[in-house]
Amino acid sequence: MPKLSPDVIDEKKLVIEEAARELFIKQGFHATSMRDIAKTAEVSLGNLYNYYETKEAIYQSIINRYSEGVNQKLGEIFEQIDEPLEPTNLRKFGEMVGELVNQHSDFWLLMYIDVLEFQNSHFRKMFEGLTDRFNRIYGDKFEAAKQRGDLRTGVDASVAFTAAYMQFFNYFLVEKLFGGNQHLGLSDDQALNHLTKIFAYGTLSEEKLAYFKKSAFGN
Amino acid sequence: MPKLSPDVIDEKKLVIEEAARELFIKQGFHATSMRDIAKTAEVSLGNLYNYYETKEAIYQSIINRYSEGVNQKLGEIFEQIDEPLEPTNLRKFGEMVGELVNQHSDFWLLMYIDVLEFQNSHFRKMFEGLTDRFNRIYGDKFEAAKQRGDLRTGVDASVAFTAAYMQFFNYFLVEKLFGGNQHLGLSDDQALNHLTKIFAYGTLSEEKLAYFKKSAFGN
DNA sequence: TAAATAAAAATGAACGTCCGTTTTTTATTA
DNA sequence: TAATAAAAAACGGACGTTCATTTTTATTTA
Repeated sequence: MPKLSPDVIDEKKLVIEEAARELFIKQGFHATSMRDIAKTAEVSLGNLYNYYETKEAIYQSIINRYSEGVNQKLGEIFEQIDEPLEPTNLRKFGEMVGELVNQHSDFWLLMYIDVLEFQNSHFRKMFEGLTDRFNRIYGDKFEAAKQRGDLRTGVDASVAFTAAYMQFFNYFLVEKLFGGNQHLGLSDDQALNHLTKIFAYGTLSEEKLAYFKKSAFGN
Repeated sequence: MPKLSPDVIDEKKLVIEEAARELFIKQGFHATSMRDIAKTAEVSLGNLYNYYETKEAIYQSIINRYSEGVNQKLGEIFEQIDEPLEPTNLRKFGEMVGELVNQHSDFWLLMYIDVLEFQNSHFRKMFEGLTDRFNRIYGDKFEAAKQRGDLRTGVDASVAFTAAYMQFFNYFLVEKLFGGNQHLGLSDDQALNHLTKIFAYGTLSEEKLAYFKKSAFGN
């Protein structure tokens, strides 16, 4: 039969990769066999090799596809946060990071596979220059806040925001994947409030805090 | 020959487990074969089964042994921190957490193996009730600080301290295992200063902060 | 103190299974 | 019908585990 159209090929690859992803996440990379993948994807074993050169190529393709999706979601989150230093926005940011973690916990498991099996070579860029990335997005806002004297002396807004991002991210990851079971002794809602408060207090000048207090944040 | 003394048996197990640990960390659990372990430990393949029932039992034994060591180190850290809310102590705490992470990064890799292969069943208890644990150690100090009005209204000391611990821990983990490469855009020293500052500002009342400012913390 | 003993430890070949990949065969359809 | 996809079979090797055998050594005996 003649060549399949690129669209059809992509669809078939998607089916294979969804099966493989499910299995990788459930039982790890090495514990998942090409036969498992073939059976789950309802494709013959040999046919897998018409679409991928090796098993690792399947893994690679999955995280490429997934990375795009997650990066897009992250972009959408950033779009919705116009004033990143406002406590209410910081809290909303934390909430959205939580959703990102929970909805795509698979993805972060794939990252741990990467750490263990491939020295994190596929995910490395995700953490490199994280602060720079935030600076590229919010740099103007950060600078304006600094000029207005909204910030604590000696506290850099981009560092603080990155730290907050990492804290939120890690909080939900521990809850979701590590069996944290309310490891802060609080519900997710309360934990978000608490963490937001700490970062707001920790970042903003007294004057700015007084201003925000009128519009009652957190608790 | 008669039974070996428990001490001798323990020594031999230690050799086996050190070999296995090295391999598990380097190439993962599934990618490490019993033959690999036997060769590295300079023991015959069959003999491994005189000491362990299965391959997983080796893994289990490794993390049991390791957990004890790490928990002890953590205990030593806590012992050295008498006033956990003092900025200088918080910073010292972060430093020691960093050393713990860097010196035992193997251990945390084993944790990721656990997450992937065993649903974190062996490490789960490490995150459960983390805040409770800190409360058990520093509860009195936290309560006293609260009574003295050292804390921000609405900020719980044990939650804040747990959050700081998680932040420090995660910071060094990302740097060590995930190729963070100064992901906060700062040296470790500067990052510690910055994070300490945020948590101090975020936790302590204005009065207490003013008091500490005289003894110049951070930066 | 030295030889004999017997029980435990150590060995490595063998087992059956499953692995990733390749090759061969069959089915499909422009 | 001819090119291509899909399926099936086959390959060599590696896997965790078992087991019959050999080696070792703490204890007993002379």
